[in-house]
Amino acid sequence: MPNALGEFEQLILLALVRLGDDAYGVSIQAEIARRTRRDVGPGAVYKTLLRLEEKGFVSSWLGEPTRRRGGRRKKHYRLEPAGALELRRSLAALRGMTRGLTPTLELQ
Amino acid sequence: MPNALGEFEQLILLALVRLGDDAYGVSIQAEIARRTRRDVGPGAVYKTLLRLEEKGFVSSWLGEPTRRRGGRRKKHYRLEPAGALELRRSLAALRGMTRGLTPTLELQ
DNA sequence: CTATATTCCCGGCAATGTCGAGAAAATGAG
DNA sequence: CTCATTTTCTCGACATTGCCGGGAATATAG
Repeated sequence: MPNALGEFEQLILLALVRLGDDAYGVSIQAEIARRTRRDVGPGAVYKTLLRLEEKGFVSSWLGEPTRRRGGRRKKHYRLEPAGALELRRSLAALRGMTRGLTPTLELQ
Repeated sequence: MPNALGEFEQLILLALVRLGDDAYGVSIQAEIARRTRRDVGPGAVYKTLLRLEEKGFVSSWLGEPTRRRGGRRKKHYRLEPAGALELRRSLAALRGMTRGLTPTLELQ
């Protein structure tokens, strides 16, 4: 009975929307940290991406090596239609609960 | 290291804001079910309220018996300042992640 | 080849989410 | 008063999600 998306899962999926083709572990972690002022460990990000992928909400592919100093190849992530649907549902639910509240609370 | 509010916890706290003095187990459950179209069991609601109370985000008091047919006395819940703060933080984070996205995704 | 930088994987525990069975009041009927 | 019925709440148990820390993999520079 997997009913709804968790909060961190929401953030991850939103990061995918924002980052488009540039979405990979590190950039996702940075985007969330920057925009939510919450420090996120890499492990949390990868683990969550893995679970989202198992559910078919997200897909991934390996990028080519870049010219930067070091590093393993990037694993890029993309939001799948099923994931987009879940995300919309989840946000709609929150919107329903915040609609009409004071500006500080309402998700405007 | 309790970092953030879970998703269901958010919904509960928002229900408290909406319902004011009328907030008790059953009305909270109904409000969430109605506004999010997600069916929620009573157990989930009470359990979450209990945990929120332990963290000091919520307080409760027993109501007087009413004139309705049957029923145990209602346990009313109120959002405490600490809870309001957490809720605002949590929603601000989401707002930061959705800002500027398409209307379907943005929490407007 | 070695050093270093960048990225990713994963085990394991903590916190949250959910369900189901059932106990506790409260009132009305007989 | 006693019993049946209604409404509300409690609690145990387990599934899912969240998170950290340690470390492995892979790339380039020197």
